[in-house]
Amino acid sequence: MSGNIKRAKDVEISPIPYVTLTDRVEIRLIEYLQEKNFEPGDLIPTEFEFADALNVSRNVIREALSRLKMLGYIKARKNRGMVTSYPDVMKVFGKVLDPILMSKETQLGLMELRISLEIGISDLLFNRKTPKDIQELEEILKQEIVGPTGDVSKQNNIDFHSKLFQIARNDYIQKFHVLLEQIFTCVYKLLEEKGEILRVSSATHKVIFEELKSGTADSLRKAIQSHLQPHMDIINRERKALTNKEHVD
Amino acid sequence: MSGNIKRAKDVEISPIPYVTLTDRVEIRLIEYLQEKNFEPGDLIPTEFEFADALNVSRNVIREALSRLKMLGYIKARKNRGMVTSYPDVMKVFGKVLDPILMSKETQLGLMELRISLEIGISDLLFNRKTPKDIQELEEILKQEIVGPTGDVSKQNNIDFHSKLFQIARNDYIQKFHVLLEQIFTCVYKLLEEKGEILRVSSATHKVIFEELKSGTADSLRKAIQSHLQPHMDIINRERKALTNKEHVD
DNA sequence: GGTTGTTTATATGTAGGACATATAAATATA
DNA sequence: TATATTTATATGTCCTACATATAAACAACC
Repeated sequence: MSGNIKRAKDVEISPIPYVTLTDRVEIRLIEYLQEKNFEPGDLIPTEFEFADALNVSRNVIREALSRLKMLGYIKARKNRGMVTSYPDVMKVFGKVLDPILMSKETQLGLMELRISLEIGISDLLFNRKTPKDIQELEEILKQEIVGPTGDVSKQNNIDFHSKLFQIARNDYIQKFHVLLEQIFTCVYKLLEEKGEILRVSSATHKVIFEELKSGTADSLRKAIQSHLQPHMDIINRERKALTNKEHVD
Repeated sequence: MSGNIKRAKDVEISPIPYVTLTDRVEIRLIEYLQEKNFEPGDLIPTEFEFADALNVSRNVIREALSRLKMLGYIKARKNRGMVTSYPDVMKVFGKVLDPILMSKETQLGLMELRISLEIGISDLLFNRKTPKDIQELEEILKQEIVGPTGDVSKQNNIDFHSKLFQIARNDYIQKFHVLLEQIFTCVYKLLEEKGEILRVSSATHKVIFEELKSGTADSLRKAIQSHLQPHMDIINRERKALTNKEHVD
């Protein structure tokens, strides 16, 4: 045998990524949009003009434009030309934040992000709450069916936390939460199937509600943080399990 | 004149969006990937097979697949077929989080998100910091050139906060910060050109550093929150200005 | 036996042609 | 002034063709 002789097979060198013409045209088109300082609604050249200017086939142009359409940078109006547009950032986030089609590692990383975000918005919540918010949150609380260990249903949970995020009065934060919430639902479904039982924090929804209503921004934050701690524990455990698994491989 | 008679022109009804075949095929392909429970690296049918199965032209299939390639759900290996893949979520985020190509409203909303996130990770920072982190952060602090009002350069700012986010030990939070940071840079560049001067908080980088080093998770959070308050003030002011402008229009 | 060279089928990447059709603009009509 | 007709336009969709990198199968060689 070759023993300790280093064979060609052993060379660890990452392959040169094959960059298609479409990839390059996509980049070039984004640059073009940036350079031209378009306002939303401005007409851009036609497919034929782009194809001509870049000296590529209309197919390639269309594939690149199709990508930009998906990102929302342009909108095509059938038979009338294309116009620039501000993309719907959260819509694109939604396309790629599919819990089923992401790695476990990504799921856990994003769950941690969501928890951090919820802790971080406590100041916003406190500053922007209205009497109507308090009233609506109390209504949601009344709908809750609390089990013997203080647990509530998935729907109760989603309702409560969604309302919390809504009080922050920031569409981006709110929509981001909806997307990240899906990941929780997906991951916890799997854990439940394995017989996992989530520890319930003593900082219940009711405690959070009371702090939001008549506590301080600080006490609210502590309540939220404490409420989410069991989730954080599970994420930390799962992350550790993942890392160990990697080392075994 | 027609006076107060309601004319057809005045009817406010949003047009029915034209959905292309490519749009529908894209949705169908994502469903397909979800249904089939593919592992990353699994071979999927060829373009011809998809075109045949869905009874559409290869062009349409290719445009839809091109979008999925951009999202990272599939990878095409030239002449060898396509395989499934876990998308690089943050790479896609980067494509759509271009500060130049987003509305002012989106910029402000995302800036607020970033601030909330930075406040929210203080627990992570405190729990995950290492002596090496403290040392490196101190090194960054030493590089800072502090002006008479306590202001530091953009680069000093980026270095410090990037290191902070790095201590959270979460790639997704960290990369997200890099993307959102760009928006700050872009917005502040515009404000500066208008002669705007940012109020500097008494909670300087040094204060944050000291709290991280020898304070508590709570005192650290307060320092970060206080440090970011001037930014929050500006965002609130700009948001209000935007809303007023809308009402005028 | 293991390496090297040859052949072949395969699937993506790219080009180019064709046509349907919705729309806007121009024109004509009532 | 409102409606009807015509025309040029640009996107959406389909089709054909071919270059070429790769894998697999096979042959040749030391």
